[in-house]
Parts: sequence; structure tokens; C-alpha cells
Amino acid sequence: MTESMEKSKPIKSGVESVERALSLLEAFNMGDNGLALKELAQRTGLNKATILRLSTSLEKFGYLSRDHDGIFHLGSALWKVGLIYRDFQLGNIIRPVLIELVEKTEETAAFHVLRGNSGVVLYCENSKRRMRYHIDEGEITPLNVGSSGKVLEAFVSPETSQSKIIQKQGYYISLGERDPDIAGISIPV
Amino acid sequence: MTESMEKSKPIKSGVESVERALSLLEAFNMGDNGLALKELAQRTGLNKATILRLSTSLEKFGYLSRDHDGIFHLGSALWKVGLIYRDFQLGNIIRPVLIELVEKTEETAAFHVLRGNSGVVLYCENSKRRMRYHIDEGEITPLNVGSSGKVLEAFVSPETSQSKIIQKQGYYISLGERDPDIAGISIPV
DNA sequence: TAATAATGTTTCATTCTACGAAACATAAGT
DNA sequence: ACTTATGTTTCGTAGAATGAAACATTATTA
Repeated sequence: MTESMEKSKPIKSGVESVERALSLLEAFNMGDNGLALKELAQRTGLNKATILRLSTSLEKFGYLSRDHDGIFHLGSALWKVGLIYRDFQLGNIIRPVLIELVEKTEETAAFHVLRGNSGVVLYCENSKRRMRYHIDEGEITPLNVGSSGKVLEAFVSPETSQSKIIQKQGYYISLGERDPDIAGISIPV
Repeated sequence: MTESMEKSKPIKSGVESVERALSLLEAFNMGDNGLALKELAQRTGLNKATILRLSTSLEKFGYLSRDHDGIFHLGSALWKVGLIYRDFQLGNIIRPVLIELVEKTEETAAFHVLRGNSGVVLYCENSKRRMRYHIDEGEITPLNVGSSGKVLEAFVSPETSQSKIIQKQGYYISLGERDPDIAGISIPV
């Protein structure tokens, strides 16, 4: 592992075998259905024996797997940990609040923001109930119906009589506005 | 790395440092917002110097990152490679089918697989209705309730009377098993 | 069905990497 | 200023990771 190195070695040196293992995962491209040992060796330039050794560790942790033909596949652990990654990316400030709301009320809780002249669901936590009012992050919601819409509207057109009421009482309750079966409450923050 | 081992060492030995690196990723649980070096050291039992060295490699490949406070976070490469994993699992075979099912029935359609002794939702298309049965990818489902569970169970314990019925009729309908309001149908593939 | 090629697996002597204690640096508390 | 907690770097040494080569197993061809 000498490799040509111009002057000194200012780069924080990591761990070679780890980088090799990761390069194995990196060898998989979207669309190819599993890789044979030889194929992996070609793509990564690693010795086959080395790949076998590295793969046992990757397999042990579920990051790689082999089918009955010995073909390598990415493992399910990647999906699991990928979800954790994604989960964190979402606002870690608002999330806990919504979660708390859901736990206490058992109902879906969402955080809307004003974008243009409609609302957008920035973060939401859906109720754990199987049968529930469901909404997804990124959804567009209309301004003039539903509790969330009405509250947002109170900022866009603060002069209407309804808006003034909302401003005064600090919340709004809708009963069957958007959907006859659904009631909601929204609070501006 | 001696560890107490009864007789011999039949287990294929992997690469220690790789397993340590993976255990770093494993240290992250759903919900915790980044880990400090000390925290990582505690959870993994690794020496702090070792973690720093391993992390430089993980960072180099985007599997880990540090914010300005030095707090560790899972890296975006996980999401990228996780998508490749997921893409392969259901290829473009199952997805169109599920979408078609949802369109035709207006109900949620999901694809479960057996993992350990419970089911996992590998891919799903939820109904577009607001009020709907909702399920997420990656969710764990129990084996002995619901139509999906029953069908999977027919493979784990093929000898029970119910399993034999499922094998014969090729599908299973559940009525209010998991939740009194919900009915479902599952078909093994 | 031999004989040949191609791919997958295990072994093992040697090298050089990964290790971690300890020194050092920096930040937070008191 | 002193003390504690946390993060970072160094460096001598143990032993882990390496890869060539032997071996095994499965395709391919004659």
C-alpha cells in the first residue's frame, strides 16, 4: 500500500480494510441484479480472497448477502440504517413535538407552512391507528378550508372577520369542512 | 480477538476493523440526533482513537459525517445505497403490480417478506384515500394475525390445519383480525 | 465421460496495518 | 485559576490483514 505520494502524508489516514469493504458496497450500481465474485473482483480491483474475507464481515452485519448461487447482493441492513439516516434529516426540532401530540391524542399531527397562497405540509406524524386521517410531508393544502388552511389564511388576509377571530382566540377548530367525517384543530406558531 | 470458543473455530473469520466500523453505524438508533464521540465509544465499547480512525474512512465514503460540533451523523451514502438495495429487491416487477392494484381497488396494497419469524413490508403503495389502511415500508408485521401474517406463517409452520387450507386455496382473507374495522386479502407469490 | 477451462475457496508465511495507552489539546464547569 | 470532561494526535508493538498459490467445485468443450 505504498502508492505514489508526492510530499508528505497530511491526509488523515483511515483504515484500509474498512475502505475496501465500503468499496465493495459501492461496486453495486442501480439496476444490476447481484454480482459474482469475479465481477466484484474486477470492479473493485481487490483480490478474491480479500473479498471473501471482507464479505463475511459484511454479511455478518447484514450489509451484504449471498444467494444459493454465491451471487452477492446488498443486504437489508442498508435499508434499515438508511431509514434512520432519512429520519434524522427531517426537522429534529419539530418532530418531537408532533410525536408527543400524536402520542397524547392518538391523532395525526402535522406542521404546515405558507407557500405562495396555499399551505404545505413540512413535517407530519400520522396517527398510529390503522384507520386514520393521513397526510404526507410535502402535500399542498388549500387555504380556505380545514383548520390548518384557515389559520394560515389569517396571515394572508388578516382583515377578514374570521381572521380576526382566529387572531384573537389563537386557534381554530374545523368540523367537517374538508371532509364530513373529519374535524381538526390548528394553532399558529 | 480470542474470545471464548468452545471447541475449534469453524466460523469463517472476517475482518475485525470492518466489523468495528459497521458496529459504529449500528450504534445509531432511530430517533437519536447524532452521537458524540464519547457516546459512540460507550455504545460500541471501542477506543476513542479507534473510532476516530474508523470514522475518517466512513466519512470518506459518505457513510458518516460530523457537524461543526464534531457530532457524528449517518451519511447520505447510506440512503443512496439503500435505494439500490430496495430497488433490486422488488425490481420493477412488483411495484407496477402494486400501483395497478391500488388504482383498481382504491385500497392499500403491500408486498411482505419473511424475515426471521415476523414479516417485513418490503414495498407498499398506499391508497390515495384520506381515510385508509396505511402501512409503511420497513414495517414489521406479526406472523399470526392479519391476512399477510397468516400467509407468511403458512410457510413457517406448514403443518397446521390453517396453513394447509391456505396452501390449498392459495390466498387468505382476514376479517377484523388485527383491527375490527379492517379486512384484508393476501396471496403468496 | 474424459479433459479443459473458469470460477469459487482455503491455507499460511510475511508484512505492515490497526491498535490503544498515554500525552496533549481544548472546552465546560466550579 | 483549578478541575473535569471531551476530543485529538502520537508512536512502538502485536497480531491482523494480506495475496500467491494450492485446492475444490462447477461449467464447457471435445
